[in-house]
Amino acid sequence: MKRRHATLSDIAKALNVSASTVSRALHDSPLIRKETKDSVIAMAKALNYQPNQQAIGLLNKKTKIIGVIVPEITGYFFATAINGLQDFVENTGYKLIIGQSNESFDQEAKLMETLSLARVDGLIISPTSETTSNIHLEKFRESGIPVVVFDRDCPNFLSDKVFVDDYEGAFQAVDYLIKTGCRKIAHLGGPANLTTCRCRKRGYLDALTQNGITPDPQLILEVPGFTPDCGEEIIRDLLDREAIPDAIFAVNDAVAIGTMPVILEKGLRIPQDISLIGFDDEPYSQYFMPSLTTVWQPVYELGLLSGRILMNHILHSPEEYDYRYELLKPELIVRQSSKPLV
Amino acid sequence: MKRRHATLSDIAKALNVSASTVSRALHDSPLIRKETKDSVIAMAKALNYQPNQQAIGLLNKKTKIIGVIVPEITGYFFATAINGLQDFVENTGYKLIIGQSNESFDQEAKLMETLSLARVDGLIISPTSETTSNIHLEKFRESGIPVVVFDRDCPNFLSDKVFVDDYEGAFQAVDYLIKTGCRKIAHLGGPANLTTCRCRKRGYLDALTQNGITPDPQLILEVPGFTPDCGEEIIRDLLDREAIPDAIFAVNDAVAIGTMPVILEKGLRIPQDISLIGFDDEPYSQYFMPSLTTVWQPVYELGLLSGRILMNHILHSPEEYDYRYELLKPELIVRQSSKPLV
DNA sequence: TTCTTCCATGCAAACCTTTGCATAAATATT
DNA sequence: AATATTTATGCAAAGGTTTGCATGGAAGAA
Repeated sequence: MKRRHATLSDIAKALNVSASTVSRALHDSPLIRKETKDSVIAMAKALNYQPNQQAIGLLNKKTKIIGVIVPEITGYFFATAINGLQDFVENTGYKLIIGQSNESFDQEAKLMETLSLARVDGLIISPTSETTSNIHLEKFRESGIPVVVFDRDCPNFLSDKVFVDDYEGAFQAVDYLIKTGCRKIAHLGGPANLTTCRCRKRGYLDALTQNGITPDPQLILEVPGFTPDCGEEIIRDLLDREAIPDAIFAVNDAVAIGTMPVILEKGLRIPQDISLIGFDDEPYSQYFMPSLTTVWQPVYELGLLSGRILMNHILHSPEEYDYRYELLKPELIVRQSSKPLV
Repeated sequence: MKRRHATLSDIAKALNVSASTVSRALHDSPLIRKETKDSVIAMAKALNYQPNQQAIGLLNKKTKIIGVIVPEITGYFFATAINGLQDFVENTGYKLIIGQSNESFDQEAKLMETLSLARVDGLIISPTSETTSNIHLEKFRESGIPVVVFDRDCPNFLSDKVFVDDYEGAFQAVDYLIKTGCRKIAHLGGPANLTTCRCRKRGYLDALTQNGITPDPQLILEVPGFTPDCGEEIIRDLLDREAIPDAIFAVNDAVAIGTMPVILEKGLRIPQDISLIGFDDEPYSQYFMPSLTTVWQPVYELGLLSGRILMNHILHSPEEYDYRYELLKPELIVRQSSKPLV
């Protein structure tokens, strides 16, 4: 039961006017007589007319599509950021095409190729942990397509950028641990190629030194990924040593949670023997026993703001554009996996 | 530094041939001489030619875009389904536009309007818990756009459908509880408007009766949503009664996990006093203490298969089409929140 | 040589919308 | 009454691609 979509000239023929008149009438042009407008609008409704976006796009070289590339979509973090983005975009008439790079540079490059072919009007991207080159991004910018980089930075690439202040979050967390009496604080850091992980590590180090504690290289570890498995594996190593830490600051909640069963299994208590702090405030983190102390990030806002900034750039792209740099503030959420302040 | 994208006629002019020749050459038409082809291909590469999808789409009335509507995107379930879908679509040249209805019928209808305007070539949808009418879906089908309904059914709507066998999963879970000695099994069911929830409840009831246990209406509750909060709230009610159950079968993992702190807080042990089973096998479920027994669903495959079926319908749409109905098999994952078999 | 056949290419229409310019009719001005 | 102005509409081009049909030339056949 396929039937053609109604077009402008369908309406035109039905009313014995020209397509241009119909077009103008539907755009409420002052050139058109009131009665003509009314009959056109009525007929458009009757025929269930929907303007053909492809034809319009062809004419003004716009697709009203925004491309989004994230490392993965199934995790809480990026899913929530996309959520914010969606909510922002919803009423703008723009649509989102989402791709996930699976932390692979090749996939990322391929996705950008696809999005370029689809002629997206703008791109919002959080690069993979493998991404060290900006050539693919530069290509985008050269063709005049606005890009917003969010959460993870692409150093040396010039564009709008929206991040969370990871340094600050990490600093607060570790500072809190020290204030509750911890001294041998281990850090389970993430892939060092990611700016987020480097910032968190810097926050960790600075919190230590500013409190007069010399960082112990033995206690600074790196997990290869962001899953509980990674935490589980690395904590076994750590706890097999002679001197065990009295606190752990993990790169994210998932890694922290992976360590919990192992710690408890060894007969150690959380937080009495080992305090534990994560990062992200994932929905389940408060339901663990003990509930997980963590650093909350304004992820939804991260997505929303990225969308707003991109849209602004798309709509009022002036020749001289000042790239924006936004740093959102995280917040320490104290729960039961860390000791209370004295 | 905006510069126009190269077009067919740019290549044509550069080589002193016509645009049609260029088009045919790039499509490797047998009508074109080998040398001509070679020079065209070389020039296309030199000018970084990318065919304009909008122009092509305008001509053959295709957008190569698939619309996806899910109730929410931040949860593990739908995010993973979308993941499977993405992976399938990736190499087909099709793109995905994803919208979330937030369990609101109005938002769902509005999204469908947007997708219809965007002229998507097909739609994959999991309806909201509010959706009781199919008018918006029928409109889609009438304009000849293939639709695949997945996970949650829209009864009386004729289309391809891909589901998980919720009945079977629930039956297995409850049957297992009975076999491990539980008799007073409570069910924390989800919104009864959803087919998935109704199927799980039926599985629960049938498992009871087939094992000679008369269902106790007192033990059959309904949560308003799918979050841990909902579980937390309802379990307080349940445990305040005189006769407490010896097992709980929750509509999903999130609800089950919400009950855990409350149960333990009351001094009850899991599974010795109360066995607990969820549904979904969310990534964190195995990291709780005790780890959660649950019903795993082939979610990734659900998305993948939905994509495959839709694509098949789009590409070889015959006049007489037999709608497909697929039922994927879930699997009980026994962990520590339920007693072992004797 | 002349006619046929085939090969390689070009022309133009179609897809649908928007918009500058032209035109026709109606009204206002002198 | 004749000209100037306004008002409402139509024409045609442009945007980039595909494709049926026409055309030009060259090679083959008679």
